[in-house]
Amino acid sequence: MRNSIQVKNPTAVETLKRAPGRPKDDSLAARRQEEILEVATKTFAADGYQNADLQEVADELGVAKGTLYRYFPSKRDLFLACVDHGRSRLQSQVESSVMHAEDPLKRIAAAIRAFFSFFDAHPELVELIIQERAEFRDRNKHTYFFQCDKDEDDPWEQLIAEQIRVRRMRSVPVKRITDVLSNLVYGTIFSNYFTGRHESLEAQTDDILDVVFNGILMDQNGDPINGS
Amino acid sequence: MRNSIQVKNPTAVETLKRAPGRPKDDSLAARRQEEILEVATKTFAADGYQNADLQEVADELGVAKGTLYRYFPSKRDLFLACVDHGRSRLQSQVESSVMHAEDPLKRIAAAIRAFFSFFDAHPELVELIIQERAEFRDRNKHTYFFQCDKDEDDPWEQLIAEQIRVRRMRSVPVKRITDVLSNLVYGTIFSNYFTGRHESLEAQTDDILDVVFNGILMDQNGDPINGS
Amino acid sequence: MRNSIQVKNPTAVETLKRAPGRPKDDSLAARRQEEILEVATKTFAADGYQNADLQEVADELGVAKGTLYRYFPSKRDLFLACVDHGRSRLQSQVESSVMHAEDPLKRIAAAIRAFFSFFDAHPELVELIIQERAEFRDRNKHTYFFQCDKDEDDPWEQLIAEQIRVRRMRSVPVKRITDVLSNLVYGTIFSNYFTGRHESLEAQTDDILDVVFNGILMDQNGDPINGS
Amino acid sequence: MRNSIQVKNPTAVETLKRAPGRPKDDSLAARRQEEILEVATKTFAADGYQNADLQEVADELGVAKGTLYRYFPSKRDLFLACVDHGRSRLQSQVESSVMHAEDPLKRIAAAIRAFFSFFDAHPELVELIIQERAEFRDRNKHTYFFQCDKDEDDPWEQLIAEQIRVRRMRSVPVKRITDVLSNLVYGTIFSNYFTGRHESLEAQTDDILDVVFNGILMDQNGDPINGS
DNA sequence: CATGAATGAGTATTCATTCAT
DNA sequence: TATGAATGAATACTCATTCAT
Repeated sequence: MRNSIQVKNPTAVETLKRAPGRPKDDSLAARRQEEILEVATKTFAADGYQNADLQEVADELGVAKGTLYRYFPSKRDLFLACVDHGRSRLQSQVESSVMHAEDPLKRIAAAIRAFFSFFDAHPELVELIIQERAEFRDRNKHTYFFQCDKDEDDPWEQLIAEQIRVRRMRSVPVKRITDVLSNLVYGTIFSNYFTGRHESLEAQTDDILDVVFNGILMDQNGDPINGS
Repeated sequence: MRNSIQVKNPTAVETLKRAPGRPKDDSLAARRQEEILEVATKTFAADGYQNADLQEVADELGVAKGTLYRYFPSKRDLFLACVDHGRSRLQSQVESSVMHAEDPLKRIAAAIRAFFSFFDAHPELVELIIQERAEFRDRNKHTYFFQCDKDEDDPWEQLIAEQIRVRRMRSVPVKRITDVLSNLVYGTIFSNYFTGRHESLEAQTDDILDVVFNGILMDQNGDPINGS
Repeated sequence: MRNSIQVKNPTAVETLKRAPGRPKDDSLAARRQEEILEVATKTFAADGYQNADLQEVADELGVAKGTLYRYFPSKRDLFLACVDHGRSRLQSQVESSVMHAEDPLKRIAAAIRAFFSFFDAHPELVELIIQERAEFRDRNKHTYFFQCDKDEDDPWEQLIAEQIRVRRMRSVPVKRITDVLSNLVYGTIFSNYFTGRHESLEAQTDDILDVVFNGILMDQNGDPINGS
Repeated sequence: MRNSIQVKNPTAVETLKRAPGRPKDDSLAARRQEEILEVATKTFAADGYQNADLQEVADELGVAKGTLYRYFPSKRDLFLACVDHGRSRLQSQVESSVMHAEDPLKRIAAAIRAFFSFFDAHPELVELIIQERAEFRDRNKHTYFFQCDKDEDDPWEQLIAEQIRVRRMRSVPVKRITDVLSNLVYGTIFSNYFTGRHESLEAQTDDILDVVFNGILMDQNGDPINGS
């Protein structure tokens, strides 16, 4: 724990009454940490968690292996920091993209598009997520999309409930919709990687939305479809 | 080559003029192989590929580690045999379930249901598939569902094309439909496991089909929905 | 020990009053043993003692690995039997070649020639001898040439002593001559193999004899040559 | 590459503006490497290549096994480094001993004596050479004595050719002489070890030279001796 | 702080040998 | 007697982690 470095941005006040002697250059430490995460992410994605050699990371960074341990107390911690780092970048990218859309349906579209766009730009994160699940099964599970941990005030659920109320969406249990959307987005990303395709994910946004919004059956169809 | 086991059951007649020495007991070999796959699958799913120790498998089976190597030349081979074994069982279960349905839409429903049902019964296979991707990225990629390698004569695509022709489905590119279905099914399975939920997958079949068949928007909606 | 097979040729008398039941086919056993030695020699020479796999020997022979253990109680024993087998064949070949020469100097020449000729025909034996020394340093040492264990009645020493007596050879300590001859012959064989040359050894016989018999200095030279 | 140790001794000036962190102690590394070679040579000679356990070497040195791998990337490499190390020490000892002799015949004598003297002092090297041949048959073959790779400018051949020209040596093909000398020296060394004798080799120098220089036959003998 | 030398637990794989059939 | 299935001891090598400098 002694080894973990706190990222602390000195506020204006702190800057004024600085301690005597050479001040801790926290921003340097923060920059280092960021650099390490970046290189480690690449390495973990390329080699997998178990096969990744921290020496490789150190070499690429031009530092000694011991240095890594000053910033992250263990390989495991470094790896998990990489995943979390990627995850939070993803989250903020999605969130910011949603802001620009007013129309609720367009918000959904924007979110999916942003999601795909992020993974197009950062395919390593898919690898990290797979590796995370493969090695650390028991880590507290994350949902990445259309699902928040606290069920009640999930903004996506609220958005969809509202659309149903205004009769823009069919009266379907809200959870069913968020689940399908979330699973479909995930499935698309993983399928894309599992099958080795490297097409743009973003390009598939419209296709997905077309199906989910409109269904695949003709409108007049009133038969009960499902049921074995 | 020395490790490959020949399957040859001596008939009664052959038994009469047997060769000198202990005869090969091929059924024993086949049984052993099956037993090993079963236990190894459990172990790999529980510990992950890298952490799994073949000694554990041997101990559980009550045999020596060397014995495993008589049947599978390496840890890697044993693992991949486990995955392939699971995969083929999945495939045959899905295929047989589809046979019982006449109506095309019900065939789709049956397939999805069988798929989910299999993973409900054999959650280890999800683990193995993840492990396979995590450790052996470069293995020839498998599609498990709604996608065959040869595009032309894919029966699922034919089935859907036919439904469009008879105006039971909207005129949407066939590939778009199979992709969405496939990705949705996958995503559901993985999400279920990634998030640690252990609800029945099979129970979600109807929900998924409701959304995919009917869409989530009200019918009268003619607005262009998507587009950033 | 129970496993070692005695080679026993039934004499005429034994043949007459044979035991009841199927007689032991000792010649079969002897033949097997010979076959095994032959194949094992090749394998040991090709792979080295440690790397040689008895399975390889068994496969080549078309028998099971366990069968080898009926003829030789261990890998070590099998190997040493191979060396001894080769050694005795060498010895008898040399001995028989010497018989044909009358003149003492020609006997020496014949022996060397036979020695070289044998190793030309059976280079594996060089390998075995090296392997024997490498793995079983402590085995009772063998001399192969121009040196018998019992110093007194060594026929080669007697032959040379006689040549000195009749003033055909210079008056040099007999041991010096046998040592030089023996070491030279050995050195030639090993050098040939250590340097990877595969020229005929036999062809070098005359060159060697020329030097040893006549020396390399001009006759008139009376200077003391050696001494540091 | 990570394991290779750079030999760089910081000069006094460089020491003043030293880089941050623990400086590389190159002389330590060189010393370690030398120590390892020394102990490993003893171990390999005592146990043979295959039976030698690097743990034994590490224990003797009081270091961990992993440390050995910092200096030599594999058991094989360590072994071959031992052989090469011994070989080069031999070579330089022979070369320096030759320098002190003026007379060509005395140069030959000095070389042989130095050769023998070295192996008297370092019998392990004989073992290593045998082990090298037994385990790494295909390594580029070395000649140790009286034979250089490039035939033309071999100084020994030149020396002998000169002696023939000045009629100090008989007119015999030069190669015949170098071969006989080389093989005799080798054979003496190996015989000595193969037969388990541990007499001084050096003491045999004069005997050998007497035979090779003067031959064993009486001078007046003009008969053709050899021929089958 | 940074370094890099040292550590040593951990593990897949081989193959001589045994023995029930 | 021959077989071949089973055994399990033996071992080189890796790399996360520590810590003296």
